[in-house]
Amino acid sequence: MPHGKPVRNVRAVRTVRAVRVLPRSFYDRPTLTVVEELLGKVLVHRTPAGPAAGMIVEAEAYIGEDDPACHAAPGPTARNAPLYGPPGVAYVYLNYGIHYLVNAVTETEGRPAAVLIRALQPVEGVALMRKRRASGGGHVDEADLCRGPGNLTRALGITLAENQLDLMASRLVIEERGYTAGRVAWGPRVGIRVGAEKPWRCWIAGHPAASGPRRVVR
DNA sequence: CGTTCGATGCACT
DNA sequence: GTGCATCGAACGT
Repeated sequence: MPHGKPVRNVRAVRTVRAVRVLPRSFYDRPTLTVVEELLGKVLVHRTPAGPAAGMIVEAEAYIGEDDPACHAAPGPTARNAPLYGPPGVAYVYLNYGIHYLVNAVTETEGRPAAVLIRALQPVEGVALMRKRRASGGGHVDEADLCRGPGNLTRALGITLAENQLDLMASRLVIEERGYTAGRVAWGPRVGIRVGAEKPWRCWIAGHPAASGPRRVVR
């Protein structure tokens, strides 16, 4: 059984033992508040193969029809319907024909906005993640298992079947497990061609699983 | 460290 | 028909 290097330089510290699923009121707030507070929370996907979970270390905000990079920019369509629905619901879509990307819908119903989960620190189901990430026998270090939005959905087994699942009560949930994010860095969102000037990405400063350019705006 | 490029499916114009 | 909220490999500095 192969083993990667353990995740080092982890800034998040676990301070509380209680586990609770985040309530809908957590998501029913301004998206820039939600995106920062999601750092340190734990995304969990429970499947017949077993649970897999990771602490959120990087995320991005996509806010409203006026945000040209938000999928709601063209107005309501079949694909972006979850963005217009209630907060606390998963929005999953296929990107570049290859990768599934997972968001948490935010803000009051009717206001289309979401947080894209971009990177996790694995905390549960590492062997299962390795199995899902394995292709061609290549080894993946633990800190890289869920580094990047396409990588983390693959490691957790998230596909279109998880689109629109309720993050309060389904096999896909986000939990508070007592981790504290520590210092938070802000910078531009990754991989978009419009709306790139908005510094709406945040991550746990210095965390090895955070992806993308580390240029800090704030 | 950086840039470039192909793979691949589908929503939208 | 066009253009992606990506990834990993290849190659340059």
